[in-house]
Amino acid sequence: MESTCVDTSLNLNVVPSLHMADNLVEELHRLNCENKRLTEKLTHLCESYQAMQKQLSKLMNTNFEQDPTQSRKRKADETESCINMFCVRGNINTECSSTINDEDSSFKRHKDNIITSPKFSKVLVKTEASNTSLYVMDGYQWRKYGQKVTRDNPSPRAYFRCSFAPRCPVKKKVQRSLEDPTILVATYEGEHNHGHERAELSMVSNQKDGPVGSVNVSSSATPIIGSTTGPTIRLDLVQSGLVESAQKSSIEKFLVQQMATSLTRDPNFTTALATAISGRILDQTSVAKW
DNA sequence: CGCATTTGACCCGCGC
DNA sequence: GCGCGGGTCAAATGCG
Repeated sequence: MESTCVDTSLNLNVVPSLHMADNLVEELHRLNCENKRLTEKLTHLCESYQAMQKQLSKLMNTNFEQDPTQSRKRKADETESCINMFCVRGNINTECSSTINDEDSSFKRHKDNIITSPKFSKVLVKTEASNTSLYVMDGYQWRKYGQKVTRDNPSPRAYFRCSFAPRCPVKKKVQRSLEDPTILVATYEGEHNHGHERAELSMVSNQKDGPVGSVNVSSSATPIIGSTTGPTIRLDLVQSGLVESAQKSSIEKFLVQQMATSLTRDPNFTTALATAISGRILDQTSVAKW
């Protein structure tokens, strides 16, 4: 996602007239109100999300305190998972994430790696019950280099390296959740030093089941709303500070997607869009008459 | 034929 | 020191 922009500038190359100017001012005022309302909605969404994340962390911490039988190592793992949580549903994902510097992680044997690539994150992926593969579509290309059945989970754990290795040091472990086998738990270790090399391809090929055909639906949900006949509406999310970098965090992606969804579902927005388009058509008709 | 995946063997750290 | 378990390696296999 290089430029997640929706053009808010109204391309109204219209010859001015008195009553039209009034209409335009009115329209502009209305759009401003609409914009303000949407901004408030988005802010509210962000706040709710943060509150929920805090609550989740609290809950998880409480659970750890209540269960002292868990080993330290296990605790470290669980803490990591509670802090770094994605929730991806199918391929139209709802995700929320963060990355941390986890000095006390369970990967003690890789202390050197932790120093050089200290980013860890955990992703939960909801899959179909019939889907038994351990492949997680995350926009990157992975090469599987091992599989192992672990003691605490009967389902095998798959080990993946970024296909750009050794240039890219990122590794990923994927295992089905013990509680819900339809959920894949992917643990990422390190940070990619390159972009989503398959993202563009996946936009074209869409969803191809397998390790190569990666799909990044978040990036494909670029909220560009436009019309060939009407005005283009571009919300510059980068400028407004909502989206800084896709690689930094997926929160932004989530928010953008949520915003796009709420925009398309919002009848007021649809009405505004329809009004703007019809207004533009009328404008062009009046210009043609002139 | 080249590349990706599979899978058993091996390595290494940790706990007892 | 030994056993266990997680992580990695590498030969075998499959596929396009």
